[in-house]
Amino acid sequence: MVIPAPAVAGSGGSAPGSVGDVRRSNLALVLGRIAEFPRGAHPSRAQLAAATGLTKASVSSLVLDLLDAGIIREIGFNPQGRGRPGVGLELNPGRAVMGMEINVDYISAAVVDLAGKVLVREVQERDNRNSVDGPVLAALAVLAARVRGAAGGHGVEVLGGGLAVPGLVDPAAARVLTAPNLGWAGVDLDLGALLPEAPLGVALFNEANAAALAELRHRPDGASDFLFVSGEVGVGGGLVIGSELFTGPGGHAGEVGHIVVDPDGARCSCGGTGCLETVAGQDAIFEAAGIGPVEHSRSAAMAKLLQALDARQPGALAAVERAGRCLGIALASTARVVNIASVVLGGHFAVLEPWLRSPLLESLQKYAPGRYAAGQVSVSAVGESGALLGAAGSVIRSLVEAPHKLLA
Amino acid sequence: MVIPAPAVAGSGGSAPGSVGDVRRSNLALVLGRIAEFPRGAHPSRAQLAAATGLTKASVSSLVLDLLDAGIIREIGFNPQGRGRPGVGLELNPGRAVMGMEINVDYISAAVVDLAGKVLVREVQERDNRNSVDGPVLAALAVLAARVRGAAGGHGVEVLGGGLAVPGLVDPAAARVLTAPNLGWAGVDLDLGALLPEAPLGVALFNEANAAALAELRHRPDGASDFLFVSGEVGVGGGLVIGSELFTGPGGHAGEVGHIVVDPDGARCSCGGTGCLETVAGQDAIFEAAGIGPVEHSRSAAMAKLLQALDARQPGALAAVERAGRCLGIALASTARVVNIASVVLGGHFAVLEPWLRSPLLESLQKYAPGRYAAGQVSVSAVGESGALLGAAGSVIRSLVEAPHKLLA
DNA sequence: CCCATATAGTTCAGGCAATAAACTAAAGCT
DNA sequence: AGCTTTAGTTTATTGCCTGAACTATATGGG
Repeated sequence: MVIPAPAVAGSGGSAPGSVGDVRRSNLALVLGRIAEFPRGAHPSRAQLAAATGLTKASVSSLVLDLLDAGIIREIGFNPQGRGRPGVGLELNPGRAVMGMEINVDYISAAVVDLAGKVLVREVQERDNRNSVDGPVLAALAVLAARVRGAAGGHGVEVLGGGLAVPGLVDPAAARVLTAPNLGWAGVDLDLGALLPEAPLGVALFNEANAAALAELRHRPDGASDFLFVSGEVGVGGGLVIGSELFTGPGGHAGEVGHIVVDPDGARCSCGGTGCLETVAGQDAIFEAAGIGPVEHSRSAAMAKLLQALDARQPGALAAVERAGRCLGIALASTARVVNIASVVLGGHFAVLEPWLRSPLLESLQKYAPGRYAAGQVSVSAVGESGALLGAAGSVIRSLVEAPHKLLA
Repeated sequence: MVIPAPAVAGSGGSAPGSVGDVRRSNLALVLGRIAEFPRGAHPSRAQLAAATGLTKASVSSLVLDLLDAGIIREIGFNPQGRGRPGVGLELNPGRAVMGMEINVDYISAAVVDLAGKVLVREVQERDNRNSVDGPVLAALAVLAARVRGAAGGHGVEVLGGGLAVPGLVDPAAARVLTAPNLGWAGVDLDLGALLPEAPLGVALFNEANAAALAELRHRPDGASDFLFVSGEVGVGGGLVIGSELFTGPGGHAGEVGHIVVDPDGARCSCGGTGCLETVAGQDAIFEAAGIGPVEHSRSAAMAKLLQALDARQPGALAAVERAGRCLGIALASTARVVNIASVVLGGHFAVLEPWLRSPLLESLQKYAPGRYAAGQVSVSAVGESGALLGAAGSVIRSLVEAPHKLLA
């Protein structure tokens, strides 16, 4: 017998099987064009028809469904010179999603409307090192409820949420496989409790991946292919290819922190040897620079490092320079494996960029000449809140790609 | 104004815009199920309906179109125990495609029917080092015409072809960007001349990528995610993810030969430093093993190396062991970047596998513990003709994925 | 002020493709 | 022979898109 399979997987809406799928696909197509319209400008039905190739009649009908579902709304007029002015359409700012983050030193939550505007945001310091998941999630649930309440005051409805965690995750199972810096391993999260009654639920993300998605949305150059390198205690990465997160067959691609940059190097927490993280991770740099644990506070240590760099202390300079060189080696190899030519530096790599940049570029030139143009090594445009914004943005995006889930 | 775009890109048939696209998609769905059926067994319309989730009526109609186009045919009966027996369906073996290859020491061509059976095959020795493309293509055109004639004698029609070349290619432009071992750079190929009158034309492939696709088709374990490492003069690679070739944004992903495995290593032909190829490429191994150029023949040099290994010559053993260790480093990094956990060794790595295996596994254990199970390092199932078969198979596959191109 | 022109958006008939259910076809079993 | 079971076809229905006609609403010239 044949292995039975559903006609049309709801998986990605990519394989139409019946006529109804055409509708789903076109709803997403139209909504996608509305969503990607530049801020401030609002497309009319006629413009959407031209942009999508659908007829005006089809677009009108599709738009009607989206209006009924409250996903978009009409806003103002759109004079085209002569003739009847079009009616502008935009994502409904009365609907929103929540981004949440658990990190080593804090938890945070923010409400972002469908247009991408941050309405409320709160960061709460909390030491989550070697923590147990239950209490952390409970604290986050309280924070989320408060932030949600504040958003409700704005008259905004929260449809769903995304949670970013610094570790390897299995999004489908809502499971954190390993988050060494939290001390978590194999932890199943009760995400539903974070945002009860939100129709779209809560999705789970790796922190670097979420930050990469935030970069995708906020890059001034509009790049659609790049590697986001997240420098935290560990070194993570998010690989964006064709405006999509590339996660690989197992779901954990882009782990540049564990590329081998020194075959004779130190043992890594991952069990490997000579990984980039052993040279360019925060703790590794602090140690090489001779900066001891500053009252367990990494931000204090980072301040001290910056001071040392400003004072041109040889040890600190050498540590950062070595990190830059090794980052270059890792990026050279990455360029070959996934053929990417653009890098965005995040986390402490963004902070240290003035000192990292030149050894990094030299290293790229030495190990992968011609692969990265100089302008293709840039600094994060979203900064610290990247993971938070990315988690929220990703939920918005999944809504834009599957609007039928919200139709009556 | 809005950037105009076609309603439904013909690009991948993945985004339906109108009802007609549903038909295209379902034609491909049904044909795909027929094509992936195990050899010898032929699905009936009813089985296809069950497998695809479409109704029997729809499948009947779709099958009729495919029969009319000559893409499939009915073959024999398919008793299901009780009840009316089904009519078996298979890809029409009266239609075929041609695989072609240009390599350093030879050119070759083969006709493969849609069912994947090699009908005619011819390899012609030819020294293509530092060659000019024109004469090589002319010789290949003659060879292709002869092979095609022989296939015609079998009563088989050739629909299209694929050409594999050892170098970086731009398939869309039919352009070889660089093929160092042929001495080609920036060469535009007149592929149409190779197979005049073939309705599907001729597609261009990188050799390692084509071989990877052949592996995908012929793997006994049916793996859908692996890295194929092609050991030739250079070290190439083909990355198969989700049963698709992953080419990256620029189209040249999987170049494992230029992963940095020794930051203090030798200069590479690519301009980089310490690339895998400088340690594990054929010439690099020969040189390290103390085997001089044997009358310019690499097969002779390889024979000599195998002799030396059998005789346990320390120099030869050390050279191969180092290649294995460094290959392990490269694969460890690849595992992190694209999260792949399975490797297929091709080219000289397949030949040297008995000596490579243990240093390779040790190296993987050292640099990426837990990433590759021991059984996940295997040897090519298709051997030397991989690129040839892969190029042909890839054309078959593109036909299976877009059968509407052959409908009346 | 009015009418020509231009553009936006809606209405309506037509066509295509899938579905569901009834129907015909062809086997095995008793 | 007749019942049961499975394969495949026929027919009526539904959903969605298309194209063309139609309505709505603006600008601008006489």
